[in-house]
Amino acid sequence: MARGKSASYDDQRDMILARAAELFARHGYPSTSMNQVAQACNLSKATLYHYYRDKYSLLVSITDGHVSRLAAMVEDEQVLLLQGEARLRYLINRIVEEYSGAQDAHQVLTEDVRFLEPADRERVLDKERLVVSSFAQAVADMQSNPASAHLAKPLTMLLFGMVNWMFTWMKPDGQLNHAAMGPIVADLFL
Amino acid sequence: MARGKSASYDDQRDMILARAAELFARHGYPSTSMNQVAQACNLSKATLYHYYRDKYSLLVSITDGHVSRLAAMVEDEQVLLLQGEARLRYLINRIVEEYSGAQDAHQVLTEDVRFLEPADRERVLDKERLVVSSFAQAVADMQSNPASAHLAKPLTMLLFGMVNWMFTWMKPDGQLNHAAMGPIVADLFL
DNA sequence: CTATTGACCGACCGTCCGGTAGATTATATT
DNA sequence: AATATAATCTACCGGACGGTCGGTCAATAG
Repeated sequence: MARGKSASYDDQRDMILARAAELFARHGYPSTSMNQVAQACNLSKATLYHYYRDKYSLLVSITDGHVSRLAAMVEDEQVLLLQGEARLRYLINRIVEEYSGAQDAHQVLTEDVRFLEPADRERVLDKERLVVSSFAQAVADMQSNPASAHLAKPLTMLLFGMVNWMFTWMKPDGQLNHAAMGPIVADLFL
Repeated sequence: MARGKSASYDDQRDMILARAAELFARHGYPSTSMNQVAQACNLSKATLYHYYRDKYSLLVSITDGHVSRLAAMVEDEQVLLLQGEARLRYLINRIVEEYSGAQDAHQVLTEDVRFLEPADRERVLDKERLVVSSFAQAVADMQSNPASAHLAKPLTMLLFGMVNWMFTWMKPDGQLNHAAMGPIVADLFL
């Protein structure tokens, strides 16, 4: 005796999330207004609130969604099959590829995670730590000299520095695309 | 027949700038209120406005001051005397050292520069480009193989990625201090 | 055919923000 | 000592923000 959710309901939510991520990335979460998000979606603010409870839930969905995709990536079966240098190179290529398709979400993750409430923030950071430790393990396996084993973690963080910083300076339309950067990063690091 | 500025005037301004940088770094420029800044300085908001015209001028002073110190560093006479690897190593050590003493200002520079008005932003970014090109020159001088000369710029950006990302993960009280990281970064890069 | 609910909207509310007005006290210079 | 001005404060303002209210319209299940 009633009406079900529209078939386009999930599409609308995805569309809103993508527009919100773009605005959050450009202006930052706190200084993006819900009026701006609604306008970017060609919806009234009240309708926007029909799809998402509040502004905060947009931030949670963007960050958690992105970091979950990264976590799923490092636990991919293909990664587990590889060893040594091949594994590290594969991981680097995969994460660079993942970033290139989600630059907005990635910037929101790195810059706006501090606006999450503690419980949400810890959940997101735990998934992030899972990703980092997966890389750190691959780096540690490369250290032939046991004397430099304690350097695995800092070196991994330097690696993440190179990769995370890429979206800062790479133009999407530049001659240097993300796919080409993966091997360059790997060559420098190894 | 009147009264000049207090001797502590400049000290007060410096103190306010340091507290503001700390708050901007922690919460972001837009979501730091002038009430918070005033409270952190143990001043009333009106007194805060006695020392700085408006909130925006705090952002300009923090970013411009920091990037100007970096620009002065790369133009230091000592840098110009060195050549090749020694020069690059010296530059890396100097910039890591500079960052470690101005972590708040550095984070504000990288994350809140987008809130500067175009004219101010360009002036700041021009100084930043001066620093980057100084590093890029040192990197290019290291490329013995002319076939890989075109890699100098991307490699320089990867180097900045490692260094700029450091303040994200290094604890000020950790066993790994900034001074120790300079050579590690240089060793990895060379 | 009708009851129910999803999709959508304009107008509005309470709160907090950046910034100011106006007054008071302290002090350097004549 | 007189006085101009620095230094400081409390109280306040207009406006933007996140979010809600009350309601319209049409799709659909019974």
